[in-house]
Amino acid sequence: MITGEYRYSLDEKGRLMIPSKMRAEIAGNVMILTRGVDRCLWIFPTDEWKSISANILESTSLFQEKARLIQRRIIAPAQEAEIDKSGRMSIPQTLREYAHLKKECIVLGMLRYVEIWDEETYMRYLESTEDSFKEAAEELGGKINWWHS
Amino acid sequence: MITGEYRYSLDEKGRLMIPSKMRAEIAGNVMILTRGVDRCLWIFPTDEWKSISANILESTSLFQEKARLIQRRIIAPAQEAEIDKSGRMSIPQTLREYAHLKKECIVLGMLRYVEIWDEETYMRYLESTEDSFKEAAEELGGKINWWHS
DNA sequence: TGATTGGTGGGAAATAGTGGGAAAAAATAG
DNA sequence: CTATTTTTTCCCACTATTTCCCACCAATCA
Repeated sequence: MITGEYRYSLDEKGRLMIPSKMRAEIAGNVMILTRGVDRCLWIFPTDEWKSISANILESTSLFQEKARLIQRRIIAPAQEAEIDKSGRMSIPQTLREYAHLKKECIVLGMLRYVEIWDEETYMRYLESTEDSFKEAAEELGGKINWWHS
Repeated sequence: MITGEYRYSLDEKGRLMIPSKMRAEIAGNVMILTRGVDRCLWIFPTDEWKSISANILESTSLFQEKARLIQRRIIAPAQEAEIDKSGRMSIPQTLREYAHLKKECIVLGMLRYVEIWDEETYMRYLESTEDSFKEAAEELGGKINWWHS
């Protein structure tokens, strides 16, 4: 289970640190990097990626508009990325541009995968979703049993 | 049952004391630290956390807006934090920043989990919610039987 | 008052993270 | 096709941060 929120800066060579606590959770040093849903990048451990991409393929058809949307945005841009000996990953330019990565980045552990955000973009995201978050939390609070009885 | 309101100061290394009475209630010396909903941090015993995060993960999906809101704010920032031999926990920087922790902090026992507040922030919170607290109390008063007969 | 528990500070070792040089690979020009 | 430049990769050295540990103070209790 990968979690944690970290801030690192992209160096001049386009490399980004992956926090050691996350590295420790990942088998091997190769991961799959792709576009995420909200102007962020997603990084999956390879086995996680296999099951997710298979899942997406199964549940959608080539002849559906929506399926192609997802495939083109999530599946197609995916590429392998290696973590170097000092724990950094280099982020390909097209993906860097997509997520507007400049210097300061946020690395977010989402349990089964990792998200990379441009810091400013992330802050704006948090602000602009404050209200809907509170609603969602309130709603969720009613649905799940927070305290396993 | 963890309760109590304590004031401790963060030292220069970012460590915060966990009151011994709370420590006594906790199995092991590892806990989960994450963002809370109102500019405070939440600390859960690991088993509490497992059930909460599993619950959230189950009832939500990667491709749902609301799920991502909750995951990014509550699940993602979570990190394991160990209590050292003298009963302190070091608070990761991003979480310290989120809760505006400077020096003086308030540690609140909330029965099944613990909250950490910046003292000033907490005082302001109490003042600014005075009215809605009274309303809530009134409302609750109608619902429950305080003195179980 | 001496012993035990709760809390504070800080040194030193270990680990994590940063920058950048140099080799290798890839791209571009002649 | 070769020479030159640019980009990428690999690796090492340095710095910062975290962790571990111990010594000390303060309060409580016998």
